[in-house]
Amino acid sequence: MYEDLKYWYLRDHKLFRTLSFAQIRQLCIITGFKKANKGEIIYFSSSDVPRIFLLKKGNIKIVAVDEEGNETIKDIIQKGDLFGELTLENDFESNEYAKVLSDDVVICSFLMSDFEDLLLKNPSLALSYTKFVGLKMKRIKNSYANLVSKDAKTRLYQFLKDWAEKEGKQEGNKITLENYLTQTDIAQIICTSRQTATQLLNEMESRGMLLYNRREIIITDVTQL
Amino acid sequence: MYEDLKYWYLRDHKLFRTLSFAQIRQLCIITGFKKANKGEIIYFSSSDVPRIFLLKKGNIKIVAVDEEGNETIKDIIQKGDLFGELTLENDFESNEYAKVLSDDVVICSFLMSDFEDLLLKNPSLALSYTKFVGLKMKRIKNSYANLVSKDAKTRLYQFLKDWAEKEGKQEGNKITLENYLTQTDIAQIICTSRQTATQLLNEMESRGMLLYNRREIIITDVTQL
DNA sequence: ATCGAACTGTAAACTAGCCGACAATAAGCA
DNA sequence: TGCTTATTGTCGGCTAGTTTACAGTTCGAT
Repeated sequence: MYEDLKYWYLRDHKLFRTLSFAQIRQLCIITGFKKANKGEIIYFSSSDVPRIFLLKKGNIKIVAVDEEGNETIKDIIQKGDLFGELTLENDFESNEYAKVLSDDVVICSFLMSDFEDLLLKNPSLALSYTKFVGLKMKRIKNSYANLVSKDAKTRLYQFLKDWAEKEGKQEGNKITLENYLTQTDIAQIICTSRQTATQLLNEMESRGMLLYNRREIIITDVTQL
Repeated sequence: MYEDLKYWYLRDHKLFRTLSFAQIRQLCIITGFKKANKGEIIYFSSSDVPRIFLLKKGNIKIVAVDEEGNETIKDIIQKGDLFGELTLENDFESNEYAKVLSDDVVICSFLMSDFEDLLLKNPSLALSYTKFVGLKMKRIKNSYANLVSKDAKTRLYQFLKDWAEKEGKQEGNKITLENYLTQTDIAQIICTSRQTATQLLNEMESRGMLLYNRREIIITDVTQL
């Protein structure tokens, strides 16, 4: 089951490897670069021309706002990830924005239409991209299944395990994570209330499974998750 | 299987509309054809060569079984839908099978590798396919958001509305649905217990919003959902 | 027609986790 | 440095929904 996880995280870097230097350059001419700092909010507004974004540096979260003004975290985007309208369909009514989590980020973007042209000219890239989107779907499906059948504690454990696997610095069974999320963020990701998340984290800390603070999370023994 | 039959099967699928007559004829990628009856279970086993399936007639549900033997409904597949490894990645250890819901179904299939070749030769098809998968992803995301923020009643209403929209025969505000699902199925789809689903359905019936029986569901006034 | 299996109906006990409220820290910043 | 704001900690009360348990109903099959 968890074998799947491993290759999800190989995500998009692979995507452009099939391209030649020249091709990438061609794509890059189209791109816009943008720098932003912690806390900043970036709208990839629907009024604009549809774009696809690539996060070069840092971490951001994608937040959706529903009719009642409730905010939900849709995704955490990391260095090297693509985001935006990956389905290549214009989504008019999505109320999403990105919020910068790390100290500074660098984002570049290209026009969806240009990307489509590129895919049409590079069948093998098109295929890789198709698989990439498929992978993304599988990931969503999985967290869905997780949410449906497991309780909050299990979801938190799973989330920490995934996170550790993705970004943790491992020394033996001890794993250190740079913590750019608040407990509220974590709660939203695992779909529970902030209070419950806090409670669970403290419970873990008092059991010696964890060391939590605003800068880092140290998981003393991954195998316990 | 006869060539012209294959041709027709592909031709009337949305996905292949971008292709010309001649192109479709060349493909001939359909390699399997299968009929099945109600209640039958179809394994699209991982031990076999990976395939993509196309449901030509009827309804089936995709069921996943986890380690503890719990069954969850992953998807309801309807006439014209593709299913199987749409991500174009082999998923070895997924414990999924399909169960036939309607009286009889017709399924045809093609090899994933053949389909990949086809995509490589037809970038525009690859693009459509990506959008197609993207659409599927968007639907999943939607039901996900629905599950997270809404209570069981709202989820049931939403489910009925979606179902009505997809398959209902409408007369004014009255909508008739052919009911090939049990209450247990419905409960699983909206992620609640069977009892809760039963209760909610009965409540709706007693309020005159609904007429439920094993063969059909009549929604007396859609606007109330 | 009868039997058994699958489906539907109902109710009581129980519980995970939400919500509101408020206190205690920590972090940013003037 | 002190002030303000964001984040974390904690506690009951509350409720939607689960679980267990059993009874009634429908349907297909022999």
